Amino acid sequence: MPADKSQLLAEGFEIFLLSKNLLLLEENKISRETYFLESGIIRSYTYDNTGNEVTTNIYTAPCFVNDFLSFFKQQPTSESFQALTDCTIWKMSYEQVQFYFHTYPEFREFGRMMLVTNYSALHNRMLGMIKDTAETRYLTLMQQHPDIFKHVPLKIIASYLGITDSSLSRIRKEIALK
Amino acid sequence: MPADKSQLLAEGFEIFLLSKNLLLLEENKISRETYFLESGIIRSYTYDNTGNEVTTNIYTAPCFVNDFLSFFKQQPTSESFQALTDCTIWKMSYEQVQFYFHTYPEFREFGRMMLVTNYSALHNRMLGMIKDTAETRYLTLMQQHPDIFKHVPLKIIASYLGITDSSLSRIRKEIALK
DNA sequence: TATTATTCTTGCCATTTGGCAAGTATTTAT
DNA sequence: ATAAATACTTGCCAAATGGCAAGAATAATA
Repeated sequence: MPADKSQLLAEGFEIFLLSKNLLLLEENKISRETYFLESGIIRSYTYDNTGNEVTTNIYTAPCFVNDFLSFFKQQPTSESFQALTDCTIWKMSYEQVQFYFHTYPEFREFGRMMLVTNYSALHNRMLGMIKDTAETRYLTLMQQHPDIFKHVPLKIIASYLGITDSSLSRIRKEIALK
Repeated sequence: MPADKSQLLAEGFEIFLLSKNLLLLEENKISRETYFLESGIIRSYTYDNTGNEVTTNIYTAPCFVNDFLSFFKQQPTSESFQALTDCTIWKMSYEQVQFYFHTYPEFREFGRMMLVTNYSALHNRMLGMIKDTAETRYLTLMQQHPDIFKHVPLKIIASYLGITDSSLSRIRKEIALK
């Protein structure tokens, strides 16, 4: 993206701080803004049938943080987004995003690519769930996001990997023994 | 979408037939077209570390069939798309899609919504993989796409659900006993 | 620093799922 | 219609993961 355009884009964002444990977006509310996480870690989570928390995603800065469905369709989200550390975040309103998309082809192309890239990442994670063992999924996450393990409780990581914290603890032990 | 616009869109597509077992798109090739499946069933698949086929998706008409990453980024796909029954399909070239997106805001909005909707569906499937048992995933699929079970071999359905065909067979037996 | 809360590990056993192979049923092709 | 290929089921046992609870380790707070 050309410098003048990205400059323009940056001007549409507004910065703010979010303290650890606070919610960026709450279940059942509509996502009225798009977010860019400059520093910190955020997770999204919901609940399973028996009322247990399930962490659906972990976002480590720098990256965009969005519930695409809620934001682009302006409908209630089914998840909550919570700061796992103190965070620095940039936000832009839905109307502003629409304006930029409508006015600048580069922006909407950027938006589409972000969606495509996220879709692809989710697809790969899905694939991992089908064809990899829990241990492999753990090792892959460990390799791609070692930073997560420094700041996020095992219980949350485990539920993101689709297993219990006990099992993850045992898996770590197994790996350590090698 | 207004009638005149959807009329216009339809004109950009070209129809063709694909016989059972043939490939619509082959691994490592670039997806040069977008597809709309009018009748039939298609699956996408790849291989795991030990060389076993893994079915990543099952498409039942009517629906769009795309490898978003390969199509929108014009890069090689990591999966093959295969007809599981004789299929009737509409196709439109990448260039044509870009032209429509560029020319008509309604079309690119439609395209974005398709991406968002697919993202959301994939997200829900992911959630199911994390928080549901294989039996629940089976029952959900059975409920949402009973048509699949009439035409797709168990082995393929099982790998789509993330289990082996033996296990799926046992799960069905368990359910039948109730 | 002392206290409390949270996180992590581990033992015990149950449940789920996988791997393999054989046998049965069904579909496809000749 | 017959033969061959494919699909489905099932028995046996192994491996992976879960559930619960207790204790150890670590982090947060007064």
